[in-house]
Amino acid sequence: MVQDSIRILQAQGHKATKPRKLVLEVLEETEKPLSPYNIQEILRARGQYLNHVTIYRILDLLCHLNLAHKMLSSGGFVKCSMDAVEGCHRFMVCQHCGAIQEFADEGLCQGENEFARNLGFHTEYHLSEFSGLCSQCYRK
Amino acid sequence: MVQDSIRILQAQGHKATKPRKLVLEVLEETEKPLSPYNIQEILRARGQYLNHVTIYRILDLLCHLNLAHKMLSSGGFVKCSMDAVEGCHRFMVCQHCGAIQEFADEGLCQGENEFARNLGFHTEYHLSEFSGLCSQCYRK
DNA sequence: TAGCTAATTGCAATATTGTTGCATTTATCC
DNA sequence: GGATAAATGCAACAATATTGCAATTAGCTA
Repeated sequence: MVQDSIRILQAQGHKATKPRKLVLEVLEETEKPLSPYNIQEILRARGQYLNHVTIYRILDLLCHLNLAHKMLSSGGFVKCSMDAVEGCHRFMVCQHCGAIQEFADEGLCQGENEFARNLGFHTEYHLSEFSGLCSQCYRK
Repeated sequence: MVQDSIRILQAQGHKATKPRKLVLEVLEETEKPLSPYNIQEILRARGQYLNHVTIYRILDLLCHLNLAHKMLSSGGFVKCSMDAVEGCHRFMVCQHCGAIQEFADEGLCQGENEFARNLGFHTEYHLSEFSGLCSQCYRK
């Protein structure tokens, strides 16, 4: 919910501005990775205007607060689901419909971190992206 | 080895040109993610000149042939090590020295793919990046 | 080894994406 | 409602990426 994000925003001393609400709404509704200019266009189509600089700054903030996430493969932004394992982000991206799905699994994370540790690597955070077909697109 | 990559290149019907050798050499020597313009600069410092368009195209080709890989976090390119598990790339990036290390583990891949499958996702390929400290930098 | 040809590169122009400093506006506190 | 710090918009610019076309080159053949 946009309201949840706004509340977190305010709890950290940030203002609940109209541009921030607009960006959060777009991210929430779309559920696909969006570039800053994508977001600008979507809003423009709705008769809303935000300067691209503003959008960049809002996305920076949201990522900092872990309310949004920058996808590695596409560079687009998505709204975070709230249940991620600390220091680990895992996404599935459907090549067909473009939908993304975030998921978290403590076991997978531990397995991977342990593997790295055995190679002498001290893991700070960890990103993982699957590309393929979601259940709906696979059936077709 | 650059020679190995060149051989693969030719086996697929591509020419072993001077620009391609130069880019491969830089990637091999540097062992850190490099942007196209990074590569251009390094070459320039050696008195070699390549147009940036050429470098973009060479990197495209190398990635297609799985001889190079575009890092997710930085967008920079690295030379692939040859032992990656099919459809799965896994890297460790040291936050301190910037070095990257590719590694492969059949077991990890299977675990992750199975996890995705249980969620109804049909995985085509899979990318994973660890960020942290390599063994040498961690000791300090 | 020279000549041929398709592949590759360089160039110029342009498009897209991202950043900075500063004036103006706005959310929040009183 | 007014004060004030935060946030936004604007303009200018920097960096990164793409396209079409002319010039060059690697690798083949004679």
